[in-house]
Amino acid sequence: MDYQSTLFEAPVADGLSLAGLTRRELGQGAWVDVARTWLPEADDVFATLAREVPWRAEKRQMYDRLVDVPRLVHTYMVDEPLPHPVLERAREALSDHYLPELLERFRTAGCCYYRDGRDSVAWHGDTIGRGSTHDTMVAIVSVGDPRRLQLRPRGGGESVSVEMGHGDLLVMGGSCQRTWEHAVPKVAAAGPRISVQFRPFGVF
DNA sequence: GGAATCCACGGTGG
DNA sequence: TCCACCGTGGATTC
Repeated sequence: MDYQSTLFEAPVADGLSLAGLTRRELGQGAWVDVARTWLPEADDVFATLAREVPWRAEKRQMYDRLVDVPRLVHTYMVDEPLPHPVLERAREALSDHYLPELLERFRTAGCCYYRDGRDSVAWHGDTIGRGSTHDTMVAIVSVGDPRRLQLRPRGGGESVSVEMGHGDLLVMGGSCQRTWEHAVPKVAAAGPRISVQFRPFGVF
């Protein structure tokens, strides 16, 4: 059975500098980078996102009924302007650091609004279509109440839990989306949290 | 006893 | 065609 191991605390980063990152190798070529309180103006970013993103409540057919997706979502497509200048700066800083090749940038920004502890995402990997062997990178900025992001190897194994707090940055890279899956489980008590996931292209 | 985790369910889309 | 995907709720485990 799984037991929880907790990621060691990464040092606090100097706003938008990626010098203070802590990398955790997960195995099988997967890794996770964490920088605590990385995003400047996190309070303002949260307030702006909550207010200005055109949040969409989706429904999903699950077996015999139509069910609410337990979070609000919106995707900013390729090179669409983001609603807060700090997010534009974050996208540039992340692209420069992780995708130094001139032609590759973080382009899409998927936003999720977890209104309270009942909102969640089930286990999944962000693969590029079925059976893809292409590795993709996902950079996640979290604002608002802290929530746990859990990671576990596909096919079973010990799971890893990462706390995503206000202004924290988490980057999943290497084979992470292919060989591992992740989830944000429901919890008994939590306030609102918004995550912004930057990807090199538009896949959700 | 409460919280976390596991499991089974089946329509959909790539 | 076929199979991985995903939210819920009850059971089970911690």
